[in-house]
Amino acid sequence: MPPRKLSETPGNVAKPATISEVALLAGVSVGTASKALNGRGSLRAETRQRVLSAAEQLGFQPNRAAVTLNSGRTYTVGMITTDTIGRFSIPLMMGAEDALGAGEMSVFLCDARDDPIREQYYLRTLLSRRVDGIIVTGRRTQARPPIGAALPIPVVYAFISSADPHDCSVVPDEAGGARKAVEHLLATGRRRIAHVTGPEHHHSATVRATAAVERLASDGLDLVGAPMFGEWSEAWGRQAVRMLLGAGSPFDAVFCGSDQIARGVADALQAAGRRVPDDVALVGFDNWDVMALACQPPLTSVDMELETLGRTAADLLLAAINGSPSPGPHTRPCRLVIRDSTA
Amino acid sequence: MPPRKLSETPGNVAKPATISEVALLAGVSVGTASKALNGRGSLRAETRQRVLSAAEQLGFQPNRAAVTLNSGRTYTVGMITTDTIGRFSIPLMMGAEDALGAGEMSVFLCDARDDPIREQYYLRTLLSRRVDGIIVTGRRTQARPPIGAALPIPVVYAFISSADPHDCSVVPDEAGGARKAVEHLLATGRRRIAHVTGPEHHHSATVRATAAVERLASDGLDLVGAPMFGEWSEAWGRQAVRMLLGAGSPFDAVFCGSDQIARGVADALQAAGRRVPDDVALVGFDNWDVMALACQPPLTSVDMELETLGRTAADLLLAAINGSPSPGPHTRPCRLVIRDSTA
DNA sequence: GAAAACTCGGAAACCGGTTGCCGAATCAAG
DNA sequence: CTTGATTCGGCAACCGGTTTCCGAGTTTTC
Repeated sequence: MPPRKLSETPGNVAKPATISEVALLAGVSVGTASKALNGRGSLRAETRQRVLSAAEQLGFQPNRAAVTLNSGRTYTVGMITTDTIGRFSIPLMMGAEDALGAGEMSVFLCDARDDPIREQYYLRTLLSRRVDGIIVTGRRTQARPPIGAALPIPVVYAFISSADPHDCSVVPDEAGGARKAVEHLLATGRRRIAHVTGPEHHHSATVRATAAVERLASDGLDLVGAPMFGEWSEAWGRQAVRMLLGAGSPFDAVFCGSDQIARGVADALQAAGRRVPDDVALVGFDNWDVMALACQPPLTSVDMELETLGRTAADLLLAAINGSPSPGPHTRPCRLVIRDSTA
Repeated sequence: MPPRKLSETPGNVAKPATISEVALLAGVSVGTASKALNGRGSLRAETRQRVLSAAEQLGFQPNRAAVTLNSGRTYTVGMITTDTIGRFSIPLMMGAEDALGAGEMSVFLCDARDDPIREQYYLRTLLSRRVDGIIVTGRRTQARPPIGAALPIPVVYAFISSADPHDCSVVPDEAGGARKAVEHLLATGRRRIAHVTGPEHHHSATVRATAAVERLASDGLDLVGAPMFGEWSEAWGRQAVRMLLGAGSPFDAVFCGSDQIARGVADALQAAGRRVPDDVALVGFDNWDVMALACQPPLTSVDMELETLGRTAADLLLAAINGSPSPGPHTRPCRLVIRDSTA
């Protein structure tokens, strides 16, 4: 049988080298090889070098399971999205993954899809795998029951928060974001501001609406009508504009609870012959590029800085793993991104 | 010192129980406990039960690192997205994660962000962690260089494909999808079809354009003008419509390379007083709900069934891990989702 | 009643590393 | 040349499981 070139071999090839093979090649004992590779013990420089070359030559990578077994550390964290991975989870996950990767940690991805059974299944799996910590994320900022009690490892909630105030949660300051939006509209001279947002039972919708109302009140102003609760869709944005126009109260700005709603509002305003921003200024929420940039005109929007949020959560988790937990809620500011819809 | 309730204890609590603690509690040896828990060996039913109760009582979960160490299996796979996690990667990942989770496998998430250095870093990490296999995904369907040569574990490429035809790749049949779109337009009586799509250097754009042209040719028809290559944006869709109208050639349908383009086309047509679908029928590509459903009217679109693709990739990977590899490219059909824009 | 067959559970090796401890070899000092 | 200090590297225990092998105790058989 002719020898096969490695690159031709299909399927499984070359079992990874073990440290004993390295030791054998270097002519030392396993223990010595370990010391050489980790810079421990006291070895002659020549010996150390011999081991390192042998490891290099064999492409040695330590078996993490073995390392884990006697260090107790897995250098692994679990990331559970309680609801389906989506637009909000992604930047969070990316931020977290980035910060963790820099700390040489790997990330287990768990998509619980709004299913408590799946959630507990993943939790058990992660504990069995002895992850060093867990990040819990979700689509909503609303507080949720803790994922488990008395867990042996630290847990950080990102975006979503835990109902237990002792748990470490990192959340965006949505109320602050709403205030920034209103202040910006006020600063550009608008006084008759309407608010169109998502369903009233949705935490974000009420928080933002309340903050907007209060901020206006502190300047002695009122919203045009009550906050208009509906759904997080363009269709609702369009419908809301028809209702606003039908009501007859004049308005010179609309603060929307999401960019999708804002886009619907923009389209409906244009269809009704109102110019944005000349007749009506428009502010969205989420700063979702696909919506905010494609909108005509491009949309001023509140950015929750989700990637930063994820990074912060990861940093707090790393700190907790290293023995410096930061229990309790942590709020991070939102950023207002100004574009043509309020220019 | 008063006893602290578990739920009050901050930070690390209750170290996970080991099998020797279970054995101690059950009054058997460690080996016997292992057999009882795994249904191996021959034990009296009463003994087995005693061990199981002890394990239950202690909340015993086997340390996966230890299991890995002597089985060689980690029940873990790595998922590398070569470019940033985005709209295409998510359904892929979800499908894969779903199929793998059902097989009791956990998923390491690696976001290489279009950076070959990061990619190789993740590859080394995954190999060091002795994952059982790797799924490589990306944002583009274009073939890419294999992520590594002669790897000791199976690799499956999903959506993206490997330039090495021996590698296992699972890709959508974009050409078939384009043909379905054209056939649908023909079936609804359209004969003067234009094609607006992404940049010419983009693999998907050319594949879809070519397939559309050929399908028309087989009925003795031509596109209205040449395929219009631009970018994957609404703005380009709008611009393309202005160009089409300016050119003066009549057209009764536009097949678009993406839903975003289609939405731009829809808006521009409406602005120009052309009705969709009465004057011009419209078909998109991707079936991205946010675009396809928010479009006015809702958009007929080609769905690449990414979640199924991910699931298929995971199934093929599992099969390969279990010794039944399926080398080579695997094409999966697209599905045409018909909505009002062609009704 | 003794030998053979069978049940059941324990001892120990092993997976692949890490680390504390100890002894051999080398070297300097007296 | 002897003694003491120092350098270097091997031995073996250990992490937490799994699995093989084997033997003690019980039951069956003649």
